[in-house]
Amino acid sequence: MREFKAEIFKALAHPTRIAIVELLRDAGEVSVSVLLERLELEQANVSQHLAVLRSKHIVVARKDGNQVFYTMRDPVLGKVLDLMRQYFHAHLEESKELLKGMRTDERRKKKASVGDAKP
Amino acid sequence: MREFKAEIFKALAHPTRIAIVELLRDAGEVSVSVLLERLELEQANVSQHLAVLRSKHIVVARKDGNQVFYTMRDPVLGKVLDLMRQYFHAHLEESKELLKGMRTDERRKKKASVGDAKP
DNA sequence: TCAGTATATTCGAACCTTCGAATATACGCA
DNA sequence: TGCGTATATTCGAAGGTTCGAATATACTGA
Repeated sequence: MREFKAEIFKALAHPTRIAIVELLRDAGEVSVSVLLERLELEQANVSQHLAVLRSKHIVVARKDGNQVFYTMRDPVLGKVLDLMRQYFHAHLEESKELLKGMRTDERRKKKASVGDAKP
Repeated sequence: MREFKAEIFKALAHPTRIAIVELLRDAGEVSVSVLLERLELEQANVSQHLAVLRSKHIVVARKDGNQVFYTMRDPVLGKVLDLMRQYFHAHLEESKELLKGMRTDERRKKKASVGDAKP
């Protein structure tokens, strides 16, 4: 069961895929061309990310003529992202630090020693 | 912001780390030695996973004498796992397939073509 | 101080993910 | 049928993750 959950998390563990899921959550059904427009990324790349989401049944594809439309399969995952937003806000300052640390460092090792604990 | 969410998901995207988080959610504060007992994994390995969770501030370490005790920092992530359980049950059959596919195949490529869509 | 226990870190091999480039497939229309 | 558009797939390089083995650190009690 944990393996299953881990698979879902893995599928969500990429900014582009989160963006896709959020778009679908908010807009309902969206065609790939619209996704491409919003995301401003390479077509192949978006298609690859969609393939990941599809392979975990997180999204569903519907073909209509020339185009393919995607929807979330289960809104509960939208709720998961809502909780994450909540989490993000609750720890806003620190989250910024975390992100800054990830960006400025860029190639340095990120740390958080046990010394962080207050004894 | 998506990058931040992605980081959290990435941190949760491993069965062992999910197990740790669930243990902490259910038991409150737990020492590393107890974690080791429950998880039945190499000490180094568990320590590495704890380091990942720490680096994203998902768990907090408290040192007491010889031992280190861990807690979840924010129960909202426990809720996220609850939603996942819900999701898992809602799609039980298919989840089993997914897992079976992951195991028997083991090294084969996993698929889910657009043909899955019902036109 | 030394030995022992609890936990963390470092290292390197094996494996996985991500990306863009190139290519393939599928459909609609002339 | 052949062309153009929409989307998917394959490939290979670059980088990231995971694991156990070895080692380091920190604390306790004799």
